[in-house]
Parts: sequence; C-alpha cells; structure tokens
Amino acid sequence: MATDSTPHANRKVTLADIAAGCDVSRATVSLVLRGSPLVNKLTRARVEEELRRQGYVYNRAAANLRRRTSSSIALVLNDLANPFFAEFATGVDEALGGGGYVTLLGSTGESVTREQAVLGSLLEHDPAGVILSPAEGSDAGQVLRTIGVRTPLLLFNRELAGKVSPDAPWDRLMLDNQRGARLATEHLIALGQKRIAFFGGHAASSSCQQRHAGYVEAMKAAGLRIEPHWRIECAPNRVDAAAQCGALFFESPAPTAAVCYNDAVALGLMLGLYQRGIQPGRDFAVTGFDDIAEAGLSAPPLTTLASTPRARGKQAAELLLQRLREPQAEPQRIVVPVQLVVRGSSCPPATA
Amino acid sequence: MATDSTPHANRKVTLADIAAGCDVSRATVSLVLRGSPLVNKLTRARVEEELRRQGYVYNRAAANLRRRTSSSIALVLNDLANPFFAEFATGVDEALGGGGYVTLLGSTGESVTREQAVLGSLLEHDPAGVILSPAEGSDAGQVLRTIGVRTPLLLFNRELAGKVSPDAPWDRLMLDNQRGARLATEHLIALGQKRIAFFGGHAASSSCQQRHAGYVEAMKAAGLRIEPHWRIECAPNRVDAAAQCGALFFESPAPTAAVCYNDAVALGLMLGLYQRGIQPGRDFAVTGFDDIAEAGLSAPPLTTLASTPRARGKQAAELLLQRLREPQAEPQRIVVPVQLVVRGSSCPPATA
DNA sequence: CTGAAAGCGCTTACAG
DNA sequence: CTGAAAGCGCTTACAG
Repeated sequence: MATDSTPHANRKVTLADIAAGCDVSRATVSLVLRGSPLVNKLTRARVEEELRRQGYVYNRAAANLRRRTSSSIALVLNDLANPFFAEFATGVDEALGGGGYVTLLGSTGESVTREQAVLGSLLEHDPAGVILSPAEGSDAGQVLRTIGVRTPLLLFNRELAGKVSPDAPWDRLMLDNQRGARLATEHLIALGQKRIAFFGGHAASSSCQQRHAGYVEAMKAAGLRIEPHWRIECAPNRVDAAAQCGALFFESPAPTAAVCYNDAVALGLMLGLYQRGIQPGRDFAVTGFDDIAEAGLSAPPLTTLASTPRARGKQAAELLLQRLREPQAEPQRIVVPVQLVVRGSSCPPATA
Repeated sequence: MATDSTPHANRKVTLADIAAGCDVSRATVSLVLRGSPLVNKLTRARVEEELRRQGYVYNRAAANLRRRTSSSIALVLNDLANPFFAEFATGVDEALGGGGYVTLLGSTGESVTREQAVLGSLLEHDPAGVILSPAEGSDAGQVLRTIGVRTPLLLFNRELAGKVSPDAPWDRLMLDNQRGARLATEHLIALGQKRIAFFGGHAASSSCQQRHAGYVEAMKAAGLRIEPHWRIECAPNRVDAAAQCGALFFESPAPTAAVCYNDAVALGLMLGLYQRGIQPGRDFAVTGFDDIAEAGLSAPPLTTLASTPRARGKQAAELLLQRLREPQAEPQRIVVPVQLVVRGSSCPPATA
C-alpha cells in the first residue's frame, strides 16, 4: 500500500499525470502524442519515456470530442450469422482498421424494428459513417430519419424500400444480381434444360426481385415458357429450402432444373431433392448464388455465382472512407459484376 | 437558404440548442434526458417536444467522458469469418444490445501481431470490458500488459499461452473439449472401430490439445493402440484438411476412422476421402466438433459435438456484464459441456 | 423544481 | 519551443 506517485492508482492515467511526471504542460504532452514537429527532441524523449513508464492509454473519445471528429464506423448487418455477411464484415473490419477506424457492430436479425433500435443506439456513439445491409422491408424514409443527413451512409447488398429520389443522397454497393441470375439461367439453357424453376428467397427483397428478373430475361430470350408453380418462395436458408422443395412437384409439368436465390437455398434444395429420391446433378440441375465456401465442397459441387464477400467488405469500407474525404462528391451507385463458377456436377445436361 | 433557427444548421444539435429553444438551462435538459423525476411535468413536456423538433441525438461519448463510464464492449475474435465465431458474435451482440452496450468489433485473422494492434486500438475507445477469443499462440503476459488490470477480460474458447498464476485475474468461458472428444471416440469404439486417428488442428492450440487428450483418454481406457501417424495436423479449415487427408494412409496400419478437430476439418477430410475413392460413412468413420449448420446437411450427415455458439455468445456477454456489476467477485472459469449429436451415417460400424 | 458552475480528458490557437 | 486558457458536449452536486 505504498503511496508512490508512480503508475497504478485506481484512476486511469491521463495527460495531466504525464505532464506532472516530467514537468511540462499538458499541451506539450498532447503535441508529443500527436507527433507535432514543434516539440524539442529532448522534451519529446522525456515525455515518451514517461508515457511508457506510467502505461498511458490515449483516450480517443475525449480527443474526438474536442476535435469534433470521429474514429468509428457503424456496421449494421441484417444477418451476421450468415457466412456471406461474416465474410463481408471481416473485409470491412480489416479495411477500417487500416484506415484508423474502429467498427461498431450491430446485427439486426432481419428485423426492421431491431434495425431502428440498433441504428439509434450506434448513432449515439457518433460514428463517422454507417455501412448498412438493410433488413428485408427496411424503409428509406425511416432509415434516413434516424441516420440523418450528417452521417454518410453506404448501402450494401439491398436497396431500401419506399420511394426515393433517383439521386438518393447515399452511396450504394450492389451486386449485379440480374446479370448473375441471367448467366446461371443461360448456362442451364445451353445444357438443354427447358423446364427451369426459380427457387427460394422472398419476393419482397430487392436482390430477389433482381435475380428473378435476370432469370425471366434469359427464359424469355430463349423463348421458354415459365409455369407459375416454378416460382417457390422460401426463407434464404437451408432448412426452409429443404422444407419447400416438394412444392416444385405439386403440379405438372415438373421442372428439371432450378436457378436458386442463393447457395444456402441451393444446398437446402439439394438436400430436399435427395430426400425425395431425386439426385441433384443427375436427375435435376441446380445453381446457386454467392459461392460460399461450402459451394465447392458439397456433393455434388455447386455451380454458382461468385460475389467474393470479403473483397466487397473491403470495397465498402474504402468507398465510405473515400466519402468521408470528399463529402460533396456525387453519390455513387456501384454495381459489382458477379462471375459464373461452373462446377459441372450440379448441372447435368437435360435428359432427352 | 432561410436563416431559420430551427433544425439543421451545419452543426449537430446539442443540449445547449435545446435549452435555448425552450428557455431552460442545459442542466434541466440533461435531467429530462436522463429521466430524472425532479423535473416538472410541463417543463419535461416542453423539452421533449423541442428534442423531437430539432432532431436531437444524444452524444453518449460526451456523457461517458463526464460520468467516467463506458457503454461499449470490445469483441476480439481470432476468425470472424468462421461460422462458429460469426454465430458467437451474433449472440454477444444481441446480449450486449439488451444491456445497453455497443459492440466494438475486431477480427485478428489468427495473427498475434494483429491481435496486439486491434486490442490497442480498441482500448483507446475505452471499452467497459473485453471479450477475447485469442489468436493461436497469443501470450498471457502480452495481452495483460495491453489490456491492463482496469478493464475486465473474458476469455473465450482458448487459453492464453505462457505461464499464468492459476487464479488468473480474468473470467473464462471454455468448452469441455476433452470430454467432447472422449465422447466422440467412445462412440466410434462402441461401433467396433479400433484403428482411430485424430485428425486436424494445430498441436499448439489449447483446444486442440484438450480434444486430443480426450481422444487419447478414450483409446487408453479401451486398451487400443495409437499409431504415431494417426495424428495429422492441419489448419482448421476444409481446404487444408482435404489436402492433408492422404497423410493418414502413408503407412500401415491405416486407420478406419478419425476423430476430427472440428466440423470444418471433418468436412474437408470427407472430401479428401471421396477424392481417394474412400467413401466416408461406408468405408471410413468420421466425427466432427461444433455442430455447425452444415454438419447436419452434408452427405453423409456428420456425427459431431454441439457447442451452440450463439448461446455461448450470449453467455459470454452476460458473464462480462455480471463482472462489471461485481468487479471484486472471484474470477470464474466456466466449462460448458458439449453434447454428442449422433448422425449415424458418418460413422459406420467397423467392418470385421 | 431550476440554474450557475465546475469538470470529464483532450486540443489548439495565441502569447511569450 | 513551451505554457495558460478556452472549449468540445455532457453531468452533477450545490444554491436558491
């Protein structure tokens, strides 16, 4: 219980402690911390030694308050547990860390209510910007009202619902969903498939609409019919996809192939097919979307579209940091092309 | 360009703006915000109306500075892109949100160097506590030095390397790795398997050591021999596991079953087996660890150990919040039991 | 019930 | 090159 003036004490070490410890003013210590060239070399050395000795930890919140800056970015995701978004988040966090920012995380579990709560809570921490992959049905007006116009927003993956002026005041990073689904559909058609379903996803989600549009586009271009019961909705996960599989076969003519909303749905569908005695890759062709790690390792390996989520995360972070540097630049809408990854085994040619 | 005194202006709205807007002091506005019962009902109503009118956003950083409190928790993970940790993070974030805390995220990509950098950066934001799943090889001394003794640490999933007094001053939430691997091994033995390998993971990681110990324990108890070449190390992911598969068969006697470090490794091993013409679930028995979503949906479905990572995340967050409430309580070391999930098809009985 | 004042830990002109 | 002073947006005894 010595009362040494050294480290510890049950308070955090502050600038004032360092200043007192080496007989300079707080201003000088601050200049040392911020790397100012004004400070004398010897003074700097003394201060730095004292910082180390007392185990000083910079209080960035205080500095941000004084400087009216922010060193955090809010990352709000509709489903962090989904590997696609986990990869995305990893990419975001890597790039933000490189830029000196810290990630404030929020996962909304696809609930618009939670999204509002999470955004509200994170905004109280004054992030420099927000990266948002909205929950399904998330409304543009609501989101804008809680984010305000002062905090730059980067929208990822999905558009917001509700009418928005075409020059919405935020940046967007989207996958080329329509083109991707068109490529997948064309691939099946080239294999001679004719009765092709579009399976999974919710019709309400913009990415699902776009993928469906790409499918329709390819079918029309090839002069192929689309039966109403070839459009089955389901939650974008394996379990629900497996459960909905049967709906494809309630009516005739049954499809012999399906363009799936995403890989999770495709893997679930394959499972459901197996359970009904239909062997995917032999009796039925399946394509996915996302190229998650499992896609190449499933049995059979899945033909799909690569969207490289970690690289998208990096890109999203960089776009937002760019926006912080140039707040006045025109809002951007970047559409990332996706690439068809053909793994033959999930897509047999049509049996005559 | 009207100069109305209302909302906008290119500054954020502060307490002072609200106070001015309805002719009370900042103190009164603050009391309203914090829900003090001291304020007159009518005053409160006027202030609340003005808060709404000007679109006030609370600056929690400023409040935290003044009150010497914190409303964030740092979550530092060795591999966020791994679905196990993505689920864990989701559980943490949910529970923290419920407790009024915000998650500061950091992913270290299994690098001790990045872990140091990430911890240092997050600590400058003054988190109330840290939840850490350390990178492989992360050293207790180093970590403690950068986290300090003032910020409670909850260790998840792995122990830190280096000597630590048995009553380490932090809480720990660990899976019962040894018992889990023992259960898996016993399961195989009960099926008549005798030549059982332990496949995957790095010998340096504490969870791998524990699982291996459980395997050895069961083998010894059953009086079964363990050949040296039945212990194959690999990175804990599918790709490397598939690549290392061959090593099991370099020497005789070849194993006919493998207890795998985790599900990712098990799925990779199954892939590698297929590629060598060995059919897992018929010619070779495989068990995993974690029960990730894919485990039940692979072909064949995988017998594994359920560790319910989302629930672990929730539990970790609650333990840490508990610690914040009672800083002086004894450090805890909680070991969570894991449950054997038998999906017969990955584990055939031994062929006589 | 309300306001004036001090202060959380930092930064930044401004003097000297 | 260094220090005194003011201030970022909030909170909290303390008077009244």
